[in-house]
Amino acid sequence: MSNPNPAPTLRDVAEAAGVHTATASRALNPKTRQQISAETARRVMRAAQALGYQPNSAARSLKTSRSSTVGLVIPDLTNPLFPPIVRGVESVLESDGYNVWIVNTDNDDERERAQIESLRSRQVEGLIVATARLEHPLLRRLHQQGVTMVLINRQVEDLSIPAVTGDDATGVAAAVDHLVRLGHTRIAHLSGPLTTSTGRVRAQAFRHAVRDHGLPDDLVIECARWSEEDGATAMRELLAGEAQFTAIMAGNDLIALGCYDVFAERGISCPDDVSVIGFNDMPFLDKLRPPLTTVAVPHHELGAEAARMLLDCIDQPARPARSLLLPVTLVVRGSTAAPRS
Amino acid sequence: MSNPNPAPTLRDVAEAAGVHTATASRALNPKTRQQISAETARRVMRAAQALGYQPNSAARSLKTSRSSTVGLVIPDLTNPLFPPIVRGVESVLESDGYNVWIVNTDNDDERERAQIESLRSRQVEGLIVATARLEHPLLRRLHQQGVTMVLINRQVEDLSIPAVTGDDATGVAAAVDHLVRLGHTRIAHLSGPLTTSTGRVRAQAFRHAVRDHGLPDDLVIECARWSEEDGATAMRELLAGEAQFTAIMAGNDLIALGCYDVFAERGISCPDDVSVIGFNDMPFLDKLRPPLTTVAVPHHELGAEAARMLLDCIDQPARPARSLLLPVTLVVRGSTAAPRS
DNA sequence: TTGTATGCGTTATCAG
DNA sequence: CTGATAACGCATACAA
Repeated sequence: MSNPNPAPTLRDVAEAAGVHTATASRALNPKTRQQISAETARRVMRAAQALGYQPNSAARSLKTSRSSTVGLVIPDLTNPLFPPIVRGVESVLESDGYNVWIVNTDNDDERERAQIESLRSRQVEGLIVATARLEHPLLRRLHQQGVTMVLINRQVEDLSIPAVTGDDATGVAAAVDHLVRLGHTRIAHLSGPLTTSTGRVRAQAFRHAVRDHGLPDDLVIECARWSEEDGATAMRELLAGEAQFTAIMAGNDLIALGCYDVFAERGISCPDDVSVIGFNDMPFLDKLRPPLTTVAVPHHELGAEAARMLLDCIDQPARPARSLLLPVTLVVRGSTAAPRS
Repeated sequence: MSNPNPAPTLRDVAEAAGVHTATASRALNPKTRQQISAETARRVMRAAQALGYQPNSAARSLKTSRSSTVGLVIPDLTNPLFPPIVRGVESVLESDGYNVWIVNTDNDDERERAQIESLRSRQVEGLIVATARLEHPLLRRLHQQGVTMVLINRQVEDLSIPAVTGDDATGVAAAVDHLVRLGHTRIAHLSGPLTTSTGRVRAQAFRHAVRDHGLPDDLVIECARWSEEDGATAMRELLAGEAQFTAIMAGNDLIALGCYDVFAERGISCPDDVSVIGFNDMPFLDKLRPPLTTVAVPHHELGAEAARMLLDCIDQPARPARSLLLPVTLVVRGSTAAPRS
């Protein structure tokens, strides 16, 4: 901020209270306040109040080599899936005295590197990372360097880094069951990028689920990104192919919305001609035309659990990595129905 | 982060390169690099690279009393209106060497106070604030204390603080014109909270616009918050009243969605029975049933302009406050049609 | 209970 | 061009 009146320092407070800086420091810190007389403490605190004193956290963090800050690395804040995660993380960490620094990588490797570097230079005490890919040299390197870190929503290949995710496999199985029960026998999957754990796990779960029902598992198309646009592209590709199908399991809600776009474009009616299921249950899906059947992931909970796990990791650095899987639930709406024929 | 191998300091780099810390510092800082020989600079930079040196920004900021950080204060990140603003802000500030610290106030005064306090203790060089209310003692006090600050989306009462907002009045006028041209003569307004400038400006613009068309301006109900739930409450209240109406100008898209909820509840058909217009053009409105007619606000631009304005304010602290109004555009979709009768 | 002294890692100001 | 030195604001070990 600017400085017509430069910010008061601890020294100003101490002078105003007629004590030494060390005493003032102790008076202002709840953990050391007991060491000094109640009377002095009161005087110091009053002086601090009067001057509008704000401790300089750079100085504090330099001295204590603690920042009371953790970094939260998000691929794209405009994807409605992430804000609830942010809130969940904040709800736990802030009540524990931490501040959360959110950075947006825009799904760009170089930005991610720069942002994480910036967080590290600010001595964050840990990282919650939502940008993991199965192969992720940067995260692997940081982890080896001993950076305290918890993954959220997505994992790396070998589960060597602690992570909190939704139980995608069960969610996909429930979705496929629902379609099969409606009578569908030709189900396609428009998967997310198979470079991400969510993409791969959901695609594998899809194959297993349809096979378990004795159905063909070859109708899988991979989207390059988790976006409406790429969902539409995949949908067009599916339509261009020979294969018949009456239902689509989309890798996530955005991909499902891409399907909606193509339906509108081609005059396909959902759910009359084709049923669709999304994944995540992002906001406002109940108001779509038709309302989208999807798998609800408890994103706020995911964030809160990741934050708790990070706190544990900070407290016990030697703690072995674990993966926490949170239950998901199928939400049936209007985009699924029995096949026409 | 944890420290199996404590982070290398400038001193480590200097030793590895066989120079003094001061020299190493100059070599690593692009602005002072010219002061030293190319050969030495190269040696230092190589050493830094090899050690994985990250400057400790707490130490730097303590010494320089600059943080290269600005704070961004958001009322609620899960409102889809804000992520694009965040991106716009980041796009400008990050290319200018600043980092952006986003905080969420949850529309809670106490949280806002605590969050801003925390930002200040981190010596942020300026604030971009999206939580303004017309009466806002906290912001007013900060401004008087000389805190560099730009408001976004909303203003305070007397425009004494620089601000970037959408041209709400023109947007509302265009929306009302559209309804009148369709033949509506009884138009209601479900306004946002009149404690916010957006709520009040839109409500005033609504009254002016309908009066300009010779229509009654008394059908205005205020929502307590900018939410779907409060929109629904206001809609029920409107229906419970005596007044006839065939169209609704909602204070924003969320309030309009609340109307949709009540329509579903009461079997009212939109746009056959009632037309609705929202405000903001948040994502996915085109996929609602029916697609929502709304006023598009260029949120990314708003963020970018606010960031530019903040940079100007940081450079020239004496600069008088100005308000920048960005143009908005009516987006006609399926929620508006000619009245039935 | 309070005061004194020191150093966190960096950069700015001097000398050389 | 480079090195020595001091200081940013705070917290803490130690002394009183």
